[in-house]
Amino acid sequence: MTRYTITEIAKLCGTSPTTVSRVLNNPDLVAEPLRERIRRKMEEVGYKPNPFASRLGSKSRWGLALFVFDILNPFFALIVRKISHLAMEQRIPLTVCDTENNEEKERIFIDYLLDNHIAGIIFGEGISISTIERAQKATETVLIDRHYEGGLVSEVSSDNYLGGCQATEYLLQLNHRNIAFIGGPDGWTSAEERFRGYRDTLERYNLPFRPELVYQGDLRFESGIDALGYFLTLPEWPSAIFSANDQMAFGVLTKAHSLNISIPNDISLIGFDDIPLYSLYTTELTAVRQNIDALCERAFAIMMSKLDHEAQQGEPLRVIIPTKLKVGETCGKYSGVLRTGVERSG
Amino acid sequence: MTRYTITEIAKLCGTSPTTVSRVLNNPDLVAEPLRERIRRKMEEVGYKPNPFASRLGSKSRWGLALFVFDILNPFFALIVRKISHLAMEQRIPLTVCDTENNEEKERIFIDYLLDNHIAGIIFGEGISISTIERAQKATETVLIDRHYEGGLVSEVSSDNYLGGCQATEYLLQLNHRNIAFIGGPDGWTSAEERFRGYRDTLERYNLPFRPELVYQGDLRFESGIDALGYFLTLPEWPSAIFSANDQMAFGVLTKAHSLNISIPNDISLIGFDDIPLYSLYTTELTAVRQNIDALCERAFAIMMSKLDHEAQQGEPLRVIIPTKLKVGETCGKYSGVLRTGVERSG
DNA sequence: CCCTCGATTGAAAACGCTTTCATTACAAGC
DNA sequence: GCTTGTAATGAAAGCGTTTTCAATCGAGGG
Repeated sequence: MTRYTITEIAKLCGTSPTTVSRVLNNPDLVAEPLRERIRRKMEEVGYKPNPFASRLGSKSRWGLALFVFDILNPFFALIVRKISHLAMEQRIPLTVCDTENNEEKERIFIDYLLDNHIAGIIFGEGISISTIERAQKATETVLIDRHYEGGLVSEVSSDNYLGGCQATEYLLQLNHRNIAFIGGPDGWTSAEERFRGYRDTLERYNLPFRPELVYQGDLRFESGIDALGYFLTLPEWPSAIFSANDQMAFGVLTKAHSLNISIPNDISLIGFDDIPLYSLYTTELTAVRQNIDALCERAFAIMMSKLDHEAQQGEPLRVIIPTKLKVGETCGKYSGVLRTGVERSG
Repeated sequence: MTRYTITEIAKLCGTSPTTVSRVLNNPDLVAEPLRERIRRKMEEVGYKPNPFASRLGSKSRWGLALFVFDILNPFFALIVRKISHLAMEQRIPLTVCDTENNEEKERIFIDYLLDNHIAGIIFGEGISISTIERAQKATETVLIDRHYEGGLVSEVSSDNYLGGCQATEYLLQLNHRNIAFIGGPDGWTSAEERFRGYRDTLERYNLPFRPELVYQGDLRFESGIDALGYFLTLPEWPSAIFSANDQMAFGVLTKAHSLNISIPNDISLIGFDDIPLYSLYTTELTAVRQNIDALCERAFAIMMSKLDHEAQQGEPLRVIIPTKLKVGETCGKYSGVLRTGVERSG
């Protein structure tokens, strides 16, 4: 049960531990025949290096962490899934930190990680700036789908502004003029960008921006339910709703269903993310698609290159991944007839 | 930026590294005044032990892993959340392994973990027996909510059989006699137990078990949709449906909604798990509640005690956590009028 | 007063690897 | 032929802990 050590391998091959170590870390420095002999022997006896000893010797940092604020949110669950597989492919241990939107938990995680020589941290949306700043000082840092103004942190984001434009433009082309928006919490840059796309597009089409058509949600399912509730109190219902994420759109869909409001006949609905899960819903959501895999892959690649040449800091990178509209079944052409609260109750 | 070492602390306190190490690991062996002096100094300079050196010295294993087969499933997401917090409280790194129901991925994860001296692995449902067996030989192992016959592995499960009985009995008390069941995949012991509870309860009430009322699902949302589709093809519709988990129940609910079938007026529905997420749905699901927190806490506690006295193997433990019926809005008293396919199309 | 024993403390040897510094051998350059 | 350079290998010194083995010091027992 005790494992072979580098020294034993060396003895078996009639060489020195140094050389065996080199086969592991700098194979080029060892001449072909010896190298192969050592490799075969390691294979034969099932040698595995002791990771603790390696790290102690090299004094290098180790492992990655991923922060998300809500692992129950499928968007983040998909990120966790993807990043954890990327890490595993590189044999890098990954610590998943689900902060539950709680600064105290963030602190516990980050303290632990920094104490333990973590090599790098990837942050999703919804983590407090103070946590990111602490991390930034002590270790390599990459942000996914969020912008941190003034930070020296590399970022990989979807083109949220473009996505906002795409969604709004699509609805406009379907003749909608009364387009409502369900936004995210303050400080969520990704949702803010989507909102900017929405507003700028209205402006480009010379349509007034009407603040009463904007509902500030928190990106959770219930927000969608509440948002629709709010919109239905307006004297004139919106004919279309653009939700800053799928979860809230899903809430709208559900609530509409229970109120017997037809989507898309009465109200058109467009989401953001295009979580595969939600296309399972009996009505397939129309949504702006984020390329989550690409997002994760780029972020991970940036992290890896940072870890490789730790010395050269270089400029922080900003990578933008384009979004794409996925047409589902929840948007229809605006018929010209607006259902209103008054009309309905009459 | 370089961190203090045990030796420097020793020098500052005029003592030896050995003593400092003892303060960390066996404080009782150090006399009060010295101990406090060392502690204060460590606090003062912000000393943190180097985890790699500790492990190398002690030769102990390190870290835990958690296997789940689908992190998008909220039941497992909740387990991940809970276990990761428990681990963090103990300052134990946790590797989350989302296998996506894929044996190849299981293999990659487990190879990596065993190579890296993982101290223990917690398995959720849906991981192949061969993987569990490999783990069992090499490291401490605990199973959550699943049974492995003949394994020497400790298990913590909900009382799935009891839950199956509770759900069925509840429906029977509401006068339902035509109760359908949506099950899980073969080999999922938790779902099988729920099914046993269902069947035995029918028997106890002297009701015939009718195989055509059982649909084998895969625990995902779509399965619920498909199951309802199937039940509606029966000459006589079931008046109630018991689903082996919430996700499928949710699928039934959704599908029923879109077909304009009222739940609970036309068909009663009961789920299993009681995922908080789903109580957000506009109709609150009636469901058997699993105490996920307790499940995780017990499993984690067992793991910790195994790690503590590694020597004494002892009998593998079997802990059963009771389930409880949570009454929502999706079950009604059976009225005596059965809607049928014929009746409806007529 | 001597001996034994428990309570404290330290010195030094692991732990298994990486890294630094030598050493050897041989080919190329003059 | 002698120097210089380079490729290949090894010896030995860490890396920051834990662990083992001693050593010291009093207190209690006889």
